Amino acid sequence: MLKKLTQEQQDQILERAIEEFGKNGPERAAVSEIARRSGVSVGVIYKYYQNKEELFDHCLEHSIELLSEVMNDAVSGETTLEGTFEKLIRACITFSKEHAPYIQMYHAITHTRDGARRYAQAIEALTASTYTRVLKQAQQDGQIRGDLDPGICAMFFDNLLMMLHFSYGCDYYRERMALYCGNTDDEQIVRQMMLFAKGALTGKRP
Amino acid sequence: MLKKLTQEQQDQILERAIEEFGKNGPERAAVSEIARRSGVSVGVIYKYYQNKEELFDHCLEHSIELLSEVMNDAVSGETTLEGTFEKLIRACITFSKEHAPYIQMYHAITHTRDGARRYAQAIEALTASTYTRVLKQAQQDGQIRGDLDPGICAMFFDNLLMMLHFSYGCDYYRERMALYCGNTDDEQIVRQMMLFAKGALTGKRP
Amino acid sequence: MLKKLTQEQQDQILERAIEEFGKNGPERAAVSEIARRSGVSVGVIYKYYQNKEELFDHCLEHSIELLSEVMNDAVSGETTLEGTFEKLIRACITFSKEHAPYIQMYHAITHTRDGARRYAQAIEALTASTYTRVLKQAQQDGQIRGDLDPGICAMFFDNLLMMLHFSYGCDYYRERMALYCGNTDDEQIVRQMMLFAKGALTGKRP
Amino acid sequence: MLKKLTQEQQDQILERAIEEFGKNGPERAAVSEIARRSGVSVGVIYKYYQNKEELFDHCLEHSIELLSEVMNDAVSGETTLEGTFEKLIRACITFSKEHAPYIQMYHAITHTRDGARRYAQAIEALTASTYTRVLKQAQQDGQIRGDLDPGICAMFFDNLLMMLHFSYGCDYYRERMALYCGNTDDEQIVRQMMLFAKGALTGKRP
DNA sequence: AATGAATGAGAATTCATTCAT
DNA sequence: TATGAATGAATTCTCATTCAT
Repeated sequence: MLKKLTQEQQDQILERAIEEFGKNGPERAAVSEIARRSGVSVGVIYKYYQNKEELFDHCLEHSIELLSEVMNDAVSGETTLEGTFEKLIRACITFSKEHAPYIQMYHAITHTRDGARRYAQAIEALTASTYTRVLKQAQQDGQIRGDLDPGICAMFFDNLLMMLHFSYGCDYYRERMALYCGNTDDEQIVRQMMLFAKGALTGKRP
Repeated sequence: MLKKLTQEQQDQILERAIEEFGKNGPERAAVSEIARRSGVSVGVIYKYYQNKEELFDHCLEHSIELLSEVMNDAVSGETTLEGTFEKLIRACITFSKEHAPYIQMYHAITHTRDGARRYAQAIEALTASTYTRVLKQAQQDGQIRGDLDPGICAMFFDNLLMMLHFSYGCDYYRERMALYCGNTDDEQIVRQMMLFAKGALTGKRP
Repeated sequence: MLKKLTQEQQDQILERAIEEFGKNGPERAAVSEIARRSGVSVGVIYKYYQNKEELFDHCLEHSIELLSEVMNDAVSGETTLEGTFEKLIRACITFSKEHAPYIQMYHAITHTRDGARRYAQAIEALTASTYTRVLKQAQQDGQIRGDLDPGICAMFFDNLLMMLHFSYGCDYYRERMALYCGNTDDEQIVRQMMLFAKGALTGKRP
Repeated sequence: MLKKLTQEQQDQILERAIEEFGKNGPERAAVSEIARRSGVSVGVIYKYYQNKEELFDHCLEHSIELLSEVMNDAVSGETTLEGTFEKLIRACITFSKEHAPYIQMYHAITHTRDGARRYAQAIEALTASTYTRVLKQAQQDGQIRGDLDPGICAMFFDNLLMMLHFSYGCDYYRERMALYCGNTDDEQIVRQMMLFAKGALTGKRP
């Protein structure tokens, strides 16, 4: 029997596919190119995936899963709101810098017809409820002022995180960030975002 | 004598192209479909534009131009920070609901190879400097607390606006918004965003 | 406007396609080969036909239409049974020699999944009822003996004609015929088939 | 010790292959499917056969061999022409109903490039000479009228049998038969064919 | 000797772009 | 100048065949 693709090779395919999809979008991405760069034949990709769309979906799942895992880790274990914020923001930056193609994939969802984004939506739902829950609790604890709607503000906060992801993971947004803050170092971004978010939610200066 | 395409016809092409690009993305969008819907021939589109990319670029320019015009109008004329915020937020929602394809175009920039986004970047630069200037001024006037970096916070604020655009203009983000706030009415969104932004920037409750 | 395909070119496509389909069967037949041999581009074939199957169907229709036309002409206008037989047999031989690919197409129907053969079946139904009617009439007129079932015998007769088509139109059957009668001239075949059929149906020698 | 494929397994392969080829035609038939259904690996099929074509050829050989055996049995041992006819016709119907895929294989010969049909032709040659001999003898015995050419008429008779095979073994021809005689029972077909053939050859009613 | 996963040539189909009218 | 049919390069996907185990 011809040796089955090693786990490493399978990972290669996934990794290269994410790069290709991230770079060119799901349409322009060429399966043959993914195969070439993974060092496998076109055929074997079609053994593992029904078609290009299924490969794309799997890349998406993988990207989002990893991303949400990282973000979840940041939420769990920390009890102060401030600590949670900081960990989320740092996780966001670190992940996006290390896994830019993953973020690009994530960003690509929007242009994708229904099927693919269902999964993404499932994860978003999780994030949404987590953030909302955290804010609701914080509001009850008096850490957040009472005139805010926890759901809506959770979204605003997530919006900020999402754009932070894009700003570190996608070329366009990275250049856009440069317009605003030149080559400010990341630590400064973290600090400012902390101030911004805390001010927004508490209505108080630190 | 055969006459040139009327201005109206040219506008038609642009408008239909934006719809098509917004709906199907730059790859899947079909020039022949744009021609059909504009009531002109494919050939004439290639008289006006070198190729599909150039047409896409032009659509992009147009979208962003209109968008930035609307956003600029919101900024100018108002002197209080609060008033400016409110006008920006309202402009954002109104425009995105009325011109979803424009927003989708804008969102598509990220996946676009260099050429196309230069123009977008030029506009962003304008926005960036405007917002930064406004915040800097507000800080000097004591309307914004001193520990914030006007540039970075202008970006955060613009991030919030950008995501608001997407949330009203792009399917994926619209559904995402629903996860956070169900079918909250727009007025409530405006109010909450005002609270959020003001708290963030002033460190004070209204 | 680039010149539309002339009728001649369209006929070319049909003719070459019938050859290709007849030679290689619907599966192996290559659209690119048909295009090359017709002197047109692949794309234009897909302008005129949705896909290879539709082209095949059209070839089939065309083949069978022409064939049934020729066979119909032979039936009509002649009143004696004998005369009708002779004309049918001669038409059969002439057509198959001149339009071998058409016969090969016809033969290919059997291997074709449903869609394509519906049309063929419609024509067969016509032939079946025509032959049956002729035999029934002949039986009433006493030209055919009473113990025969007109329907079944019409089929036997049509079977003989069909095999005659194949024997002249398809390589395999042509070689098979040679096994039986070497290079007997066609006139002799006609005469013998007349004797055979008349004997079968009348139970009398001429 | 690894053992060679048992005879039973080899027969399985042949049987399943005939089914697959009969069902889908030589092109669409998938070697992997044949392997799966035979309970062997793809590789082993290629140990026994150079390629798909060779497997197809072997199936063809096998089909035709079995068919011709059955038909031969019908000819031998019977002395009256009438008895021979009846046995042939009955054998034809029985075999085709029981071994439809074999008949479909047989029918597929025509679309097959040279190599495959050589063997079929060898068998046909045998049949041709047998039938011709029988008819010649019958003619000398005065059972068949003198104005018939035994070779040509043997072919006509074989044509009738061949079409009978197809009518019972191949979908298209089965439906075609229904157009002519609805759901006439087989016994009636046998009787009519006897009348038809005898009339044809003897020029007399029974 | 048997396995069955990997290979990669080949075929159908699409659609941006051209250019004769 | 506008037209829109023709072009053909490019891409996805299949499956006969190979060959390491």
